[in-house]
Amino acid sequence: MEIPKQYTPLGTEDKWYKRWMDSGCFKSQPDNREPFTIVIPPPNVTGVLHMGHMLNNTIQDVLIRRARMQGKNACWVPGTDHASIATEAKVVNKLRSEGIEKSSLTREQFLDHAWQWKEKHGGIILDQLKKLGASCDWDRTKFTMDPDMSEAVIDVFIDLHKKGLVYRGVRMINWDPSAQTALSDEEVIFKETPSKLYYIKYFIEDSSESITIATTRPETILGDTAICVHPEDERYAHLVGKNVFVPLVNRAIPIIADEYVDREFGTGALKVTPAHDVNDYMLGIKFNLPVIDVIASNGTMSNAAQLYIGQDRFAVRKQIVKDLETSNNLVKSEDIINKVGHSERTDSVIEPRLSLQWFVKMGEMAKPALDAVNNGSVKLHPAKFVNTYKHWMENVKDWCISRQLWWGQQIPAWYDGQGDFVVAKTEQEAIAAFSEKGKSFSTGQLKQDEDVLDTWFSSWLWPISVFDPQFVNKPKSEWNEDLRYYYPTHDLVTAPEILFFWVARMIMAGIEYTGEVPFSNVYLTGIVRDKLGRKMSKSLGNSPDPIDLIHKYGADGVRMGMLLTSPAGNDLPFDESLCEQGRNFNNKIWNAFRLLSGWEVADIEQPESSKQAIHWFGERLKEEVKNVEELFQKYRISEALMGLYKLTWDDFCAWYLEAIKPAYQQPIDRKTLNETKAYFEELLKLLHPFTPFITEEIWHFLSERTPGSYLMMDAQPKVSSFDSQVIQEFEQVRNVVAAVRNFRNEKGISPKETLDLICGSRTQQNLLPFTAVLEKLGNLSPLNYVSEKPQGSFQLMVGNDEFFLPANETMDLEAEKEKLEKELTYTRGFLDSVLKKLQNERFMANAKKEVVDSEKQKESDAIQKIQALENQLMLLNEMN
RNA sequence: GGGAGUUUAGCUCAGCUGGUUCAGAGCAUCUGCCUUACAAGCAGAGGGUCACUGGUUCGAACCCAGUAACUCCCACCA
Repeated sequence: MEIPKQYTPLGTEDKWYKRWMDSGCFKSQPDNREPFTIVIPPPNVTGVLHMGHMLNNTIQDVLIRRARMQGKNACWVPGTDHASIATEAKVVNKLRSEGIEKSSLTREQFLDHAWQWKEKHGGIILDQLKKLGASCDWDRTKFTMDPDMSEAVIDVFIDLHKKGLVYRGVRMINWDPSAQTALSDEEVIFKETPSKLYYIKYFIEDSSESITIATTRPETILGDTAICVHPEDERYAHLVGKNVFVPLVNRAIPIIADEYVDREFGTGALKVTPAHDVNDYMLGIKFNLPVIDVIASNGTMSNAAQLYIGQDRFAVRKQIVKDLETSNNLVKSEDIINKVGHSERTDSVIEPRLSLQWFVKMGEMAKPALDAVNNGSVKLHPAKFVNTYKHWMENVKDWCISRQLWWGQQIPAWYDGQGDFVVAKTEQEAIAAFSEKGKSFSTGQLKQDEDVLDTWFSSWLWPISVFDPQFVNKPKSEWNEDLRYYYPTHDLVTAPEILFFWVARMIMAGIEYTGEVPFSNVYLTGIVRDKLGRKMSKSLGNSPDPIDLIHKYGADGVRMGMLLTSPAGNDLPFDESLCEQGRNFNNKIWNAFRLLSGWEVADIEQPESSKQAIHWFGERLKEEVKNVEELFQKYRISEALMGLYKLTWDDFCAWYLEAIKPAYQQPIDRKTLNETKAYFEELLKLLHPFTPFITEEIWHFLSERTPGSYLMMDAQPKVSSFDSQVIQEFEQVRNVVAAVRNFRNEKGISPKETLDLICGSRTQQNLLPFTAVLEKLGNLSPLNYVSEKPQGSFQLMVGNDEFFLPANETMDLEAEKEKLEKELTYTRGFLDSVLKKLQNERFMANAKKEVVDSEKQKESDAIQKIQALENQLMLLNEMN
C-alpha cells in the first residue's frame, strides 16, 4: 500500500466522526465511574458558528476528551439558547422583508413565525460543531425553550416571587425604542459619541432675569419640571425658589437647589426631567416633582410633549434647536464628546424610561455567590478575573428581567384589570389565588402579563435544568438520577464578556436551588481578534468562515491553530498561519507514521544506538506526561499542547526516530520496532484530545485493533516517576551533535563525511550512556579520548565538555582566537560574579545551602573551563 | 470618576517563594541543503539596557515607590 506524502483530513474526519457516533462513543449514562461534566454555553439557536465558538468549543472538547481518556465518565451536554431579543429581532426583520409588520400580527401568529424560523435555522450551529469534532452527547441536546426547560423557568420565577426575591415595580429602566423593550443594565453599551451641548435660556417669572442651562438633549425640555442649582452657588442663590418658564410651552417650573449639581459643568444649572434621566428621576423623588413623559415607547414625542407629537426624538432635537433660536432661548452650542448608551442587540440609542417592570433582588443572592469564588469553591482561570467578579458582586443592582417581547417565557402574572395581580403557573391557579383574596373570576377574565423573561433568566438555570428540569423545591434525594450524578459540573468554558450576565448568575441560581455551586472551574477564554487587533465580527467582515478553515486545514489543524497561542484569558490574535502550523504538525505525525510503516522487520540484533535511544525517550516521555498533567491542572492548555508539539516534533521525530532509523533499505530489528510503535501510540494518546481525527486514523493503522475499539476510548498514559539525569545526559549529547553539525556548516564539511571527534578525558563518563547515539547522529567514527590537545585541531566547548576536531590546513587562526577570547572573557566574568558571592559573608550566611552548593559547583566548573580555554589559546599562539 | 490588569526577541507568549549555566519557547528572519518519512521538510545561526526612573538587597526581569503607554471592567455627570 502506498501512503501519500501528505495527509488529507477531508474524508478521514467525517469517517471517524460518523464511526464514533455510530458506536456511541460520545454517550454518557450515570454509572459508578467518576463523572466529568461540562455543559456547553448554549449558542443562539439561530446563530452561525464564528471564531469565538471555535476557540471555546475546541477547549471544551480537549477537556472532555482528556477526561474521558482518564477513565472518567465524561459528559458534554450540548444545546442552544432561544436568545429572545436577538432572535426576535431577526424574525421581525425577516417578516419586514416580506412586507409583514410585527404589529399587524397577534402574539400567536408571531410566535408561529418565530418557531418556523427556529426550525429552519436552529441546529445549524450544532452541525457545525460536529465538523470541529465536538464529542458532545447529542442525545442530551437541549433548547432553553423546550417545554420542560421553560417550565423550570416559570417555576423558578414563581418560587422567587414567593420568596420575595422577584418583585414588580416602577423604575427607571433602559428602554430600547427599536426593539421596544426594557433592557438590563448589562445589555447597555456606552459609546463615546460626538454630541452638541446646547445652552438654553429660561426666563424667570416676574423678572427680567433669565437662567441658562446646558443640555445635550434639548428635546426633553418639554418634560422639564424644575431647574436645579448647587445650594452654595452664589451666582444663583437669589433665584432659588423662583419659577421659570419652560421655553416654547411656557409652563412654570421651580428653581431648586441640590448638591448633586456640579457647579463646574456647563453653567452650573441643570434642567430636571424626571421622566427621561435617571438622576433627574432621583431628584424628582426627592423634591416631589411631577413626571412628564414626553417620549413614547417608539422614540417619538408623546402627547404629553404638547409639541412635535409623533415626530422622532432625533428629528425633534434638530427642530427644537431651530425653534429655540427663533424664540430667543438658545444662547450657544458647543461640541462635546459624551457617552451614550446603546442597545447591545439593536444598537439603537437607549432611552432612560420610567416603567413598570419585574426585578430580581440581587443582594441576598450575591453574597454566597461571592463567597463561593472567594473561598475557591469556584475557581476562575485565570485568577485575575476574581477581582472583577468581586467588584461587580459587591456593587450588584437589582436585575430587570421583564422584556417587552414575545419570543421567550411569558411572565406568569395574572391581572384582574383593576390594578391587582397574582403570580401563578396557570390561569386556573391564578383564579384560585384571587379567590383566596376574596375576588372571584372565571376563565377568560384574567389577563396574563404580556411580557417575557430575559433570556438570562432561563440560561442561569442551564447547568441544573439540562439534567432535571423539575428541580424546583426538591431536596437532593428527589432529584432525578442524572442531576444527582452529573451535578455539580466540573468545568465551564466561556467568554469573560458574560461573566456577569451568565456565570455569576448561574452561581447564584446553583446555590439557591441546589445548595451547591454549579461548576468548580471557569475557564475564561479571550477574544478572537484579527491582525489589526479588532474583534472578529460579522459586521466588520473580518472573520474567516470556520467551516472554510476546516476544509482548508482540517479540523485538527484548525483546533491546533486555535490553541497554539491562546493562554486562558488572553486575547487570541488570529492568523491563518496558525492553522497552517497546525496542519504542518499533523503532516509531520503523518510522515512519522509513514516512516515506520515502511520498515521491514527482521530478527536481527538490536543496535546499541537503538537501545540507548529507547532508554532516553522512555524517560523523556514520562517527563512530558507529568508536565502535561501539571499544566492541565492549571488549565494551561496551550502550554500543554506546545509541550507535546515539541515532544513529538523535536524529541520523537528529530532525535529518536533518527537515532533508531535503520540504514537505507535495511530492516529494523523487531524489538526496536515494537518499542517505537509503543512510544508512538503513547504520543497519539497524549495528542488525541487536541487532534482527535488524525490520531484516531493513525492509531488504527499502527496495529490491528479489535472491532469497536477506538483511541478516543483508550486510556491516557499515567504519570510516573522518571530519571531526570538520563534526560540531562542526553541533552548534552544533543548539544555535542549540534556543535559538530555547526562545525560542519562553518567549515563546509558535508554531513556525509564521517568525522573523528576526540574528547577531552574528563568528558568520557558524561557521554558514555549515549556514545552510540552520538556517533550515529554526528556521523562520527568511534570516539577517542585524550588528555592533551592533539596538534592542529579545533577545539569545541560544549558546556564544560571539551572536544577536538581535526583541522584542515585552511584553519583561520585569528578567527579561532577571537572566538576563544570571547568565551574566555565571558567565563572569567562569570567566575568573578560567582566568587564575589562566595566571598561575601552575608551571602554565605543568608543564602540557602543548595544555592551555596550550586555556586561552588559553578566555581569549579568555571575554573576548569577557563583553564581549558587558556590552554587552547596558548597553543594557538604557539602556532603563530 | 472608580477599580483591575498589561508592558520580556520582529510577532504571540513562558519565566513559581529574588541567586548571573534564566534571559527562554513557538512562529517569523537569515545561511546551507530537493540527504530515499516529511520542502506542509532537514541542518545550523542571528536576534532582547526584561517600558522608564529611583529605592530595598551581598544580589533584581522578579520586591517597593514614582513616571509613561496600552487594555479591560464598573459608574447617573447634564
